[in-house]
Amino acid sequence: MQKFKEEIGRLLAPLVSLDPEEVITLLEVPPETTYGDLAFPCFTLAKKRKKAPPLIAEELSGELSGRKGLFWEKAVPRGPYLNFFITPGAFGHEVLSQIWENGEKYGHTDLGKGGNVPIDYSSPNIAKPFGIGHIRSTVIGHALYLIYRALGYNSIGINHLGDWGTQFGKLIVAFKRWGEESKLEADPVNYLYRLYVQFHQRVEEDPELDDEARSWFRKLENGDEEAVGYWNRFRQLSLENYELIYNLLGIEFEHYHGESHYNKMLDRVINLVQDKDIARESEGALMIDLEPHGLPPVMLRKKDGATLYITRDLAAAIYRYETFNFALSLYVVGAEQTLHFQQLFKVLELLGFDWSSRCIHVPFGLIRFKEGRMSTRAGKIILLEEVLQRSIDMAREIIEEKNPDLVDKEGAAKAVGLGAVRFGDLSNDRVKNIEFDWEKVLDFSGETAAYIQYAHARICSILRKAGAEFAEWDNSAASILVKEEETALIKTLAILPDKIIASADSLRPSILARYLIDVAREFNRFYHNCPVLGSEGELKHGRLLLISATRQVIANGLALLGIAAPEEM
RNA sequence: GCGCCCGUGGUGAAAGGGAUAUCACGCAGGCCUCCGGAGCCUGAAGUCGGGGUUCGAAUCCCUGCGGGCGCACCA
Repeated sequence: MQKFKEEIGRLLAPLVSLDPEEVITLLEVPPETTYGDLAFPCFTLAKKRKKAPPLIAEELSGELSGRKGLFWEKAVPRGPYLNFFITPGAFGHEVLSQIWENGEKYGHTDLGKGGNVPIDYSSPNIAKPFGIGHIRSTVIGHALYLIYRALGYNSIGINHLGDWGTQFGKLIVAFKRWGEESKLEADPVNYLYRLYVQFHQRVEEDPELDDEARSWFRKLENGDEEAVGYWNRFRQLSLENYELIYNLLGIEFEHYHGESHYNKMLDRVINLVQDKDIARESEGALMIDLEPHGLPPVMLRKKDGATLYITRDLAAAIYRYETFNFALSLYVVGAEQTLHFQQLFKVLELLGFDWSSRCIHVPFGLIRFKEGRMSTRAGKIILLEEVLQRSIDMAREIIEEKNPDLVDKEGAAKAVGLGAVRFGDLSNDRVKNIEFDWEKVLDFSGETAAYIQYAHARICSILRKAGAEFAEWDNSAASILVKEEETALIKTLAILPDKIIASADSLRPSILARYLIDVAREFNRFYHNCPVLGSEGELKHGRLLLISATRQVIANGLALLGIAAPEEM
């Protein structure tokens, strides 16, 4: 597609007195393929030439009449646009050979030039179960991690564990009062969770529990041996539980730097703030007034001397800059924390760090129940493990029914089940809230990962039947695909690189996810209208090359979303 | 009270100032002696109300309504 654009850029530039690059950025894809394949809009020329855009389009096509290029065969004006039509054979050859040569790397580029991109994602709160609410950060963050990798950046996954804070005071109080050693041993995370919920129930009648919890947290910050002992134990038990989920999802982090990791740096942050003279004491607490910047004040230190979330986040941001000298620093965290990040980045700016503009909060909406929001404290929560397990079970059932002879049923069930959960979350990026609905999670038809995976499996099946005889490149076979369904599919395959870049630029994996739906849809159209194994000679070979390229694009795209592409399902 | 986000067919979503608003679920019909029917084809149905900016608005601005989130000792 890029070569096609470049050709038109060179062609049009002298006619419209613009640089070829300028022409290329103006080019659009028409809404209907029948209009053409690339459109040059004439609006911007209207003022310069003092003519109506449709007239300009008309004139340009007149100047081009009778000419054609390597990749385009005609230019037709339609309203204010000049539409170019590609030459199917030459274009097909170009696209298929690109995919053939680049294989797994098709779509990847080196735009990032190795720049570091720390990505703060997943980041569950220790001692709380891994709820469905965390899946969005985990899945979106991991996809961005993979996508930035594909663009030549050095993504660095950071699991910013919530392993510090008042909740540990609460847990210690709860465990000391009502805890039982044997139950903790048996099922640590769920038991800690029950204690946490219990604490919040009891605190209704006994508000003093809160004070007690705060005091235990202060002890923890002061290195009290008993408090640290509990903390270590709870943290370790929780981590072991998370590992199971990350293994299942195939996610690895470069760093497990939780909030506690920055404890040593908090004094330095406080000093920095005081040196810059942007903080003041208020009612015994240390505050920064952000009123002049239209934001509420932030508190760095409570009157009892304990620090807060934002203090540790400041330390973390500085640490990440000093360690990675990042090109970009991403925080994949829920939209409800938008204000927090505005404050965080503003304080960094006030501290004189010009890199604060390279820190970006990537927000996403809440997952809610029909009845209202989820709440860890109230015990209203769905466990991610349960969602994943049920999805895999459902996939297994369907496979049992549709493909009982499949050898690796378990592998396919995992691919499909996990893919469904991930894709459900990725395909509708939106900052909107999501209503949790079992039926939707467990639905494998329509715009789902299974739809894409199914297309992939079908292609693999055809390629297996075709055998080795067609597994070779052939220039003329790659150039003879001119049917409408073939050309449409080729054009779709051509834009994978653009979609990966757009996903990264806009921080929206959904762009890539939706694109893969398009690829699968175009493939299905082709499949139902163009027999592959039923064709003869060069046409058969050409179609095999086409489906092989399609398979590659689907596999590459799904890989960047963290979704498996099984050969059979 | 103040601030931020979101309102698109019955339902869930796409469209990042451009052409006739795209897709899925569901609904009504059709397609397997044929490469895997988790599929394909056809159909009905939609931009919350009111102002503006623009040659052009689902998109930008104002306003009303509806929903969500946040706002000093949680994270």
